[in-house]
Amino acid sequence: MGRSPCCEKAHTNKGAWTKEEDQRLIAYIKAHGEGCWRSLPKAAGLLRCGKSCRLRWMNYLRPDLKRGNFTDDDDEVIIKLHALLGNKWSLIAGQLPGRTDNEIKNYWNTHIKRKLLTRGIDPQTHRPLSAAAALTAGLPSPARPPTVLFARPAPSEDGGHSSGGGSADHAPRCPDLNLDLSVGPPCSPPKTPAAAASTPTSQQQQQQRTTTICLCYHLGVRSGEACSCKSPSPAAAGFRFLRPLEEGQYI
DNA sequence: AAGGTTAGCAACCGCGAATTA
DNA sequence: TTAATTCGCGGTTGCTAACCT
Repeated sequence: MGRSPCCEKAHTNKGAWTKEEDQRLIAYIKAHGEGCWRSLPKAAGLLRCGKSCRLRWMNYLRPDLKRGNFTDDDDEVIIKLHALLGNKWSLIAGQLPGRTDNEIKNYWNTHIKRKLLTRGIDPQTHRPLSAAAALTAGLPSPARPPTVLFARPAPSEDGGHSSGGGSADHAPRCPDLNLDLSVGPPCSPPKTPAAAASTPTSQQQQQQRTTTICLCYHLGVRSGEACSCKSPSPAAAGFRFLRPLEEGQYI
């Protein structure tokens, strides 16, 4: 099936947004709310394509965005989530209120990658760099043998993204790792259509009521992605259930 | 001071997923 | 059921300010 272009490229502006364009977009969304990005530019009097408007709003104009530097705690959360999820920037951003996926992606590429490399850790696999790799990267060998922080199967090892990686039959590479990444109170329950459509059985409801949720399910990870859960039902056996955080508890 | 290089960030592009008709 | 449409994501590019020589 073909794809129509997202917009009439001949009649759209490109490049940096002007203040006037920003104001128009903000005013329109304040008046009408988000959504229907395709028709928004015309309705708002903008010579931009809908994708561009959405991106500008999501990454720059949203009032709830937190501008400014990342803290060391933010860094560690990002590293942990990246170890678990890989390059799922939108999922990672979902755990950092006020941060956008684009911002985190940029921050990862410009800061955290380097930070991990200086620790002697491969930013993609979260495993120690070999001495040779460290040398070719132009980095000094670590003073002490690097510790594996958050190991995820390397793509070359499992043939790509996750098919069962992290399941019970894979012994943990770092047994001391306590990755409690449960989603805290600020986040709402799963809202993906698939999740919403899967009406839980009474047994499932009871299981969810009692104590446990699957982080990956909660984050909206579909089966076959980062989550090792193979079952179509989030409450079915095989999920890694994590205890929800206490009130006020934070990752 | 001028030119070159690097780092950081905003924005674009292409694709797949989800939704709609 | 299927094709068309829209949305959202991740990778990449390009601009610019800061830094270096």
